[in-house]
Amino acid sequence: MNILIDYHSRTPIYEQIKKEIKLAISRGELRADDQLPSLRQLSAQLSININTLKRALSELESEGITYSIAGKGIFVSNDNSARDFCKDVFEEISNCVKSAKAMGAKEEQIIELIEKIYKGDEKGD
Amino acid sequence: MNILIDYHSRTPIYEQIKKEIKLAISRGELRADDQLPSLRQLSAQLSININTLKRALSELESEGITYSIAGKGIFVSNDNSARDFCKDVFEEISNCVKSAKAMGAKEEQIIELIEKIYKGDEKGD
DNA sequence: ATAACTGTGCTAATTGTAATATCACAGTTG
DNA sequence: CAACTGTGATATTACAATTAGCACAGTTAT
Repeated sequence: MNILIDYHSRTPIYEQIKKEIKLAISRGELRADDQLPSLRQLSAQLSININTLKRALSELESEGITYSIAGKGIFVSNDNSARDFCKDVFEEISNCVKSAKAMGAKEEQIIELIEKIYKGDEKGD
Repeated sequence: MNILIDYHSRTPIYEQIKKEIKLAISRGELRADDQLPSLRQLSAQLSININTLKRALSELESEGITYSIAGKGIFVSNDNSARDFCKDVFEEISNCVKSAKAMGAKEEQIIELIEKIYKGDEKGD
């Protein structure tokens, strides 16, 4: 579990955690039924309060991405292969591109930007 | 001035206002030295406190997008033709696309999304 | 000069939410 | 039983967004 948190970011920590875990699953670092580090363990490791972690994991659970068993731990759901993690991101991209269009951005500019990201070894955050 | 505010949005009202004004300038609805409606007028029209509006306009001013004259009003700067309004949006798109890439999205999917937005008559927000 | 506008500056109160700090409880495992 | 797990509730702190209200100064027309 390699979770990077920007403590000075505008986006809440629990949102960052949710995203990082989704990314880990997408990358295959976390697979079905894999057990996550315990909340207290993560809390110590990341210096984040257990309540904040709990919130993130609870929301992931209500999204069906993880499941938890009291006394045992938190695990990755096994129906994530069919899951579309990109849905939200695509929605966000869509909104941004619409704004860019309204601001006069040319389609080629945006395409070029995307090609650069996919061709280049640009670090993903 | 056709400003749409989502009062239940997570993004602050003053941010939405800034964006709407930038859009209006981009679209050519607001041109150099055009006078904006007065703060009190906007406040009444949008049911938004004058302080919130003031914050938005002050930030736009420090970005050089507008200028204000005490007693007269707030006006659109005249160096906006050379301005790159898309900069922030491009930054945002870049981050989103990087996330999408990390989540396994294919380049073609994103390109296709963009083409659809530019070809279609999709409404921009 | 006065009235009616304009933007500006300030303080205060309210609200919502993120984050932390504790504590207690219940299930699991050795 | 001991040591771990997640869960739940409460209280508190901190910060940011928003609103309210007031006072002040510049502009403009009458």
